[in-house]
Amino acid sequence: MVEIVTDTINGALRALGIEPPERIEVEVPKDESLGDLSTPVAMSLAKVLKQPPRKIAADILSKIDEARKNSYFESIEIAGPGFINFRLKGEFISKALWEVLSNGGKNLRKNIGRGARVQVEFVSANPTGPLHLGHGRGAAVGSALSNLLKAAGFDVTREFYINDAGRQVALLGLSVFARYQELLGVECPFPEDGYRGDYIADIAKEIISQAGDKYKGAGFDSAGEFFKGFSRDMMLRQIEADLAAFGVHFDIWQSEKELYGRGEVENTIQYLRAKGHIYEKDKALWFRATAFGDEKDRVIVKSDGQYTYFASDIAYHKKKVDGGYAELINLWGADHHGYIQRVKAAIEALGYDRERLKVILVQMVNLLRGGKPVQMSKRAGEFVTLREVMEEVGADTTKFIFLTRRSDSHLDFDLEVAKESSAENPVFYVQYANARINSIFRHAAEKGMGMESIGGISPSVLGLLKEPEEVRIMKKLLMYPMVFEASALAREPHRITYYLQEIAGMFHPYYNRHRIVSETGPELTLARLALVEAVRLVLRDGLEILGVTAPERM
RNA sequence: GCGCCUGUAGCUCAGUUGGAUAGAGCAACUGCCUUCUAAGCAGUGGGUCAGGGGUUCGAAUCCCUUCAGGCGCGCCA
Repeated sequence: MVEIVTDTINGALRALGIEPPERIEVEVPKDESLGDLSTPVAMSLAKVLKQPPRKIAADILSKIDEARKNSYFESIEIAGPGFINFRLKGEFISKALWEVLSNGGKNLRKNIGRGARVQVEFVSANPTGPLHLGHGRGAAVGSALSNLLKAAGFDVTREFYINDAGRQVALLGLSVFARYQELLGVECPFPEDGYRGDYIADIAKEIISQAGDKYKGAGFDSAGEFFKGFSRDMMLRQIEADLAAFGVHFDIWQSEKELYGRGEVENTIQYLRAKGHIYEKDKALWFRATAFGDEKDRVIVKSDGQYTYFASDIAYHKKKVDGGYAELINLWGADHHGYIQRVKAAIEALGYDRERLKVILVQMVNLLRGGKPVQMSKRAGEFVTLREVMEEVGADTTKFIFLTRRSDSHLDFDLEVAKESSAENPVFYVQYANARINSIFRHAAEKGMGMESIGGISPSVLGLLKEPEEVRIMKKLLMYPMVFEASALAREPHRITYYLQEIAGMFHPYYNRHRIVSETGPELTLARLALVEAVRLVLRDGLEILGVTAPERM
């Protein structure tokens, strides 16, 4: 759809002897009385050509190919400061919609990735406790983004990085160990900053049921590895199950511990050392991050010989870039923003373009109940988990709320609003449109008009759709590929969410005002069935990308 | 103190990468179910785009600055 305008403009510019700019901006005018599509290209060129925008627009207009114009456009006009506005021809719209229907919506998605490999790393929660709502936001956005890029022709790998090598997992093991001894009646001091949630005792009970009192009274020195490993595995299984319940899946679960085990951390350090990016100071090993734009140099091996978290993170990112991905996307909690520069510095030091890594910050979620903040304390083990929220308000609603915001905007998540207003919730509005269309088809089938009859429809039948609502919906549907493409290019799935609300917002009034299945006009019925089928195709396509279900009935 | 994010209608948020007269949902008020699903529809009101400067044909969008909120600035993870 957009190409028709850009091609037209490009052709006219060449006829004028002007080299077309790399990108011709095409937009939908705010006021539909101005036209269906518009380009400000004449104004953009005004600077370069040193001519008034309206004159350039007039020149372009005069060079537009007549045949081309006649087959696509009702009118092309210059308006305002120099916009060129296009109004699409009715027959062209019908034909374009017919094409969408004739291949079942396959051409709604544009292949912009062309198989390029992209890795999306998200959630990556420490396996030391259940997922909370903040993780849920990362999961919803990361998953939708992965779906979107895959739909746009990228070869996407979804990865979850497991921080299972450091102090946190050790602390998890120690916390479980203490609870285990306690449950068996052995006095054991609970670690100062240990994890206090009930899930710790659950893990301890599981160990008792599997291994009995085998470790009763044992020292952590000897039993520690078992407790750490068991706790980590059990925690990870729960995280995976929670994510699965949320409809989120990963291709790769990358263990940090494994990176150490395979010597990848040590190898990476040697590699950087050989390149001269490592030096020793105060008995510690430092990475010369300042050479690559970071604020200060960073320690990777502490003076006591312990690796820092950053050391394994460099190794992890080396593994990623060596893996041949054209783009690495990391979704991080916004509290990690200070980390971006040093990781990018590391990538550059490893000999890669730092721009290969794109970090998407996901802002904190403020959990409210009835307008009041829900107190959460990880120390005391009091927090609302993702699973609890899913059970209370539903996975679809939870996801949709996350996906109607830009990921970098702060977000208030009010449990009461999400739950109590469920009837007024935007997600239902969109799903309901789909359910209603299904209902229409059930009704049509009873009247002997099934999906089959749409299959053999001819473009001219769609020409019967003359109501203003119908024309608006057709045009909106044809804009879907443009929204899809922009959304994928910007790596912003929330644009799809808004589009779906808009299309649903056009369908419901139409449904209310016009009867789809009518006794009087079989031809018109067929045309209208085809129209709502196209709406359904687009709704389902969008919902599938968002990872939100499209129920048959509601 | 320095850095990052945010500030748009009473509330929650969009705003097509700088375009035309700034939008949606919720909340409020008034109507509409013997009809393909009322989780819907029709109608009504609501703005100093936090404030101030600048860049240009044109700014909610880019730059500077002030204010407000959040987050980060360890040989922690």
